[in-house]
Amino acid sequence: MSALFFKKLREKISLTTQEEEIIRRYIISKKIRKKQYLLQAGDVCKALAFVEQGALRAYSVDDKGQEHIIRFAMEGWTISDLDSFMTSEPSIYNIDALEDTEIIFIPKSAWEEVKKVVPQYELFIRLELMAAYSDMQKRITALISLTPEETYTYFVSVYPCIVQRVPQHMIASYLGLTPETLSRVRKRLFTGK
Amino acid sequence: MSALFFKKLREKISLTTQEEEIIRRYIISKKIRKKQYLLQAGDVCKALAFVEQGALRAYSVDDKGQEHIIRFAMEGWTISDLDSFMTSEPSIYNIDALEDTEIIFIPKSAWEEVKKVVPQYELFIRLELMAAYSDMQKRITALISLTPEETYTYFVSVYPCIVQRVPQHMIASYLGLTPETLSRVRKRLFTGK
DNA sequence: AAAAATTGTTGACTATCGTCAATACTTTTC
DNA sequence: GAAAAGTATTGACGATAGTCAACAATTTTT
Repeated sequence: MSALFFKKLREKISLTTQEEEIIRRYIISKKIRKKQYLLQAGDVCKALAFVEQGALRAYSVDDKGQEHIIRFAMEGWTISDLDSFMTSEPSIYNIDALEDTEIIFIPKSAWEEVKKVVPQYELFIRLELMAAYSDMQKRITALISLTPEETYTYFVSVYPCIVQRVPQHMIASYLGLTPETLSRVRKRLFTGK
Repeated sequence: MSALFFKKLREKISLTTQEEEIIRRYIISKKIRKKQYLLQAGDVCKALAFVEQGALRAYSVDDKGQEHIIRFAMEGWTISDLDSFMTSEPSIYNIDALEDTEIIFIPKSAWEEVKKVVPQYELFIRLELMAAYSDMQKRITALISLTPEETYTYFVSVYPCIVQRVPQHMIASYLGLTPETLSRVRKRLFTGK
């Protein structure tokens, strides 16, 4: 149910069995079927969703109705719209499931309670955020400085698991390329130019 | 000296005068002349630098010696390489001053001491991180979904202060464009295509 | 099992961005 | 104050990514 979440918690902060039990009380688990929304543009994001099992994507839709994938999230990752989460303004992003998925979260409304008992929870979130921030910075570096070939090669080397589980045109979207261009990039990479 | 830093602190968390005094003891202030490095590729990043006055940029250098600007930081912003900061591995980024600059920081080694007295300091960092994360997510959205015209227009609307203080070719680098292309983009925007 | 939707590839063509080079102008440095 | 460095613009040209369209293969739906 929430084994992976606690594994990750224990990796980053030390927890007594008692503290763990208390956290367990506040946890909410949710199953999301493939193609169902976890968050829709217009909703307010009220939690940081930890992926216990499955895969999700966050994306925006532009004027022309085109989808642009901002982020994937697989087992052990966290996904949400922090902007909406912080401001309680409606989100401009959609999050939906790419596979049948199970997520875990502690509702924002329970954070204060949890932190009262486990002050380290704040540290945990900060550490997760720092790691996510670093990853995103690397992605920006790739986007502004690499060729499509290099960007894709980098992506494959860092996220081989995603390449295997997600349709190619979604990876193209994530990399800021058209599906056709990514198809040609791959051809060039595999046939050796 | 550190007025802006405390103003920002007080905006996000409540502080007694006593707590403020204690934090003041751990603060280090540093002046960096224009063109001087705050961090060089190869160094380990040991602090989150808060910009009290001035302007900095973080950038990477690719195989061809080309610079790519990852991030600007003006008054009230924080800049660092979180990857290196967390792992204590040598950084791959450079940070240098675009103007004579004054920064404030609490060395990583003093964090535990500070948090002992002001537990809220952890919350402060988390809030700053969330905001920075949101901004970066918007930037990625722009990079993968907008045309150069739109990306630049967005940049000008969000960071008018940067446009006025930073050379145009650096903004081009930040947006993933060549200086020539940005020059033409601007021409098209102002002369109406 | 058939129909529909999704996915990935390829070709022809076009629009756009990067490269190289020349120039003008401004700011910094000595 | 002269020389050097840094900055922005423009033109010509070539490379490359996007667009539109057709098609095959696979998966999902009914």
